[in-house]
Amino acid sequence: MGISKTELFTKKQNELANIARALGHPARIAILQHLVKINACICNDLVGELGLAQATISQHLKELKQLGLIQGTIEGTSVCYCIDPKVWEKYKKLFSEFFLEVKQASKANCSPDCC
Amino acid sequence: MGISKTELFTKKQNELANIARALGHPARIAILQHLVKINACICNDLVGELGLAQATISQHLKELKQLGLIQGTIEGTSVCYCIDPKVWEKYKKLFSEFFLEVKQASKANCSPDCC
DNA sequence: CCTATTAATCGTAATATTGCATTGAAGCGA
DNA sequence: TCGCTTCAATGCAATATTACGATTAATAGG
Repeated sequence: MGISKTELFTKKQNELANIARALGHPARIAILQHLVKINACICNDLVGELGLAQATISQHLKELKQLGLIQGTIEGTSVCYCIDPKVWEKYKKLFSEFFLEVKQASKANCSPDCC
Repeated sequence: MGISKTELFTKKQNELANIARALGHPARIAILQHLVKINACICNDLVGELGLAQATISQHLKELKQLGLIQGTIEGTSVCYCIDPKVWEKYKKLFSEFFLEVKQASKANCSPDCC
């Protein structure tokens, strides 16, 4: 029904999914990459850079801000957006852990010619 | 308009976003974790495990399969799903690279008290 | 052949997301 | 003060996602 049954899953699973969902849009990936490159940036920069409308980019920025990944500090008429390194590091670790869970676990309980 | 303007972004940005979007649902995180734990699994296991309907889980599995993250081989009346370690490793690397882009870049071109 | 089991698919409803035009608010310069 | 710039907030339309019941297809076992 378009609504995720978050109550079925652990807090960590939901957290991971939330981060992944936030990264799950090329515009937000591009915004983060641009922020990293410049290490400081105002919204209007991005409008020229990405080719999306200002309102759209503002919305993407809002989502990233809600996640805590970026901070926005008011700077006169403009807003300076930066990546929050602490949160970035935390999420990086979360994903690393998730991806590391795999290793090369043994063949396990399925048939020999499976996979 | 509910449709992403993928043509504005690089192939790599879209690829990253696609992977992230696929991981952007707690059920799919849970499915992957369960697959890792068991290292092989059939859909019906997951129905009991997750508390979602069979149709819903089948749909989530389909998305993960489209991404290449998991393989499904027919096994009599059931299907055996496994993680594809090669693809998993590839995506792990992609994300690591993305997260590593940050480092501790210098303060850059914004005001001294920004961020 | 009949039936049970298993998973994929279809159809549908509810809700979320994306993108934008427009409006609103706040600071800056003339 | 009057615009002008910059970004946020709102509201809309188009589309995507999530979830599930019902159906279908395939296979195993009798």
